[in-house]
Amino acid sequence: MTAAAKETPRERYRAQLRAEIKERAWEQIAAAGAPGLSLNAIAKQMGMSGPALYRYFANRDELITELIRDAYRGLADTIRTAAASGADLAGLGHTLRAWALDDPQRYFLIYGTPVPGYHAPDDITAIASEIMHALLDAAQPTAASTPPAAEVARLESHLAEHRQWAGDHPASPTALRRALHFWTRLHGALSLELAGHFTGMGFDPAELYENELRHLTQ
Amino acid sequence: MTAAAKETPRERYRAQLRAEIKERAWEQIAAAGAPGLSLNAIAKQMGMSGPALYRYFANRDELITELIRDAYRGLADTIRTAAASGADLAGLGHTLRAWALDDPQRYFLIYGTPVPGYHAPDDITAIASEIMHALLDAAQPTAASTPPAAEVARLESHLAEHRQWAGDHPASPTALRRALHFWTRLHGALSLELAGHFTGMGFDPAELYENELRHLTQ
DNA sequence: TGTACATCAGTGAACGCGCGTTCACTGATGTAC
DNA sequence: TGTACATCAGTGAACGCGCGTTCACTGATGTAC
Repeated sequence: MTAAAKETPRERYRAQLRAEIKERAWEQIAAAGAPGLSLNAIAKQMGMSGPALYRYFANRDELITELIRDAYRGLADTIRTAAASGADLAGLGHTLRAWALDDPQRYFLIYGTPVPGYHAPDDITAIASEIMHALLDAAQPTAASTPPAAEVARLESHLAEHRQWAGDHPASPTALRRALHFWTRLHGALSLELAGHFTGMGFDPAELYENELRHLTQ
Repeated sequence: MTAAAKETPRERYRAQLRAEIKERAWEQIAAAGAPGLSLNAIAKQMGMSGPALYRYFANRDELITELIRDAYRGLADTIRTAAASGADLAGLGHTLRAWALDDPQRYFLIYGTPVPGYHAPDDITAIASEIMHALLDAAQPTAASTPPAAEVARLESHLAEHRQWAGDHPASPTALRRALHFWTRLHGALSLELAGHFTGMGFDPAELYENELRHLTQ
């Protein structure tokens, strides 16, 4: 608020236009996927000439990187807000699915087919690990959770030996394993659902997802 | 063999060139992803002019569809061959991972980010269900497998009621559930690994994958 | 075996398009005295 | 309050590029008698 008061009208206008450019970019991505994003098309849709956009973004790559950053930021905030409201792992699972269904192409911009040669800047990978930390918090074993079976213990000891991620996070190997399973399993069910691989099979993807959540939280 | 004897030299040559075009197409996809595939670039790489390719494929879309078909066909054959050699579910899991690692972009062409508006022709979805049937065969419960827990039974009853896929396959609800979990969980771990989301975390993706396989096969 | 014709692969020119991006310029908005 | 200057948004023309695709044509290969 105090920072906003310092904003000049020109800065406000700039920020608004940047936001509108991104808005149109998301619409294009939703309609044709990320590869179909075109600066000229965005400009035309906004009723201005193509070169005008270069006042707001250095080039196409910078715009896409910014969209990826926003997507990560949005997901991280959504997850953390849910966690702060007392959501458990299952709750976070529902939050994740709702966020993905809200804009599938946005989800795929993060977790979809990688573009060969593209490497996200460091601040984006930092947001990604923020998400992981939120999962780790929620994955801390509760009193009710059962101890891991013998076979599962193998992955846990592996994680205990090799983890150099989750930096200073005081997560137990059990929590690490649960967080990883949460991530990979839900992503598996979710991405196949969003890509339409379940259509025509006659079952409810939500049911499959619920089932995985039950497994995850015992 | 007898069919091959009927082939004229011209037909042989045609088939060879079609195959080489696809070969170069796969190289391009490996290098820049499917959106970067260009007929002209393929022609140039083969030392011929762009229009020449239209003797072999009606247009770009037909080539891509053909690649998708070949990818599905290849995976289905690989899975079925492994199953015919006596591989169990865990063996099929290893087969799947090896096939995906062999050419990640080929895997993503099938299971990656969907292109909005694209619908695969019927014969391709038929191959997809061939794969599912192979999984169902391998997912039949053995004597050693434990009965499903109470929570899991919910998905099974749901599948028993609503399944209109797997047509005439005599799979039990338990086998359906196992096959689905096989598919979604392994895809989850695999696609995140291939997309590089585990890099820098310091654990071995193969270990995570093995762990999921152990869960799947009890 | 030789000639006449049909088939087919591949070429080069061309079309129209949309892309990202640069540049010199106009006109409006804000700032300093 | 009024004038002089600086800042900045946006335009239109232009560049070079690569794309998919068509078309008329040449030349080689196969087929029929």
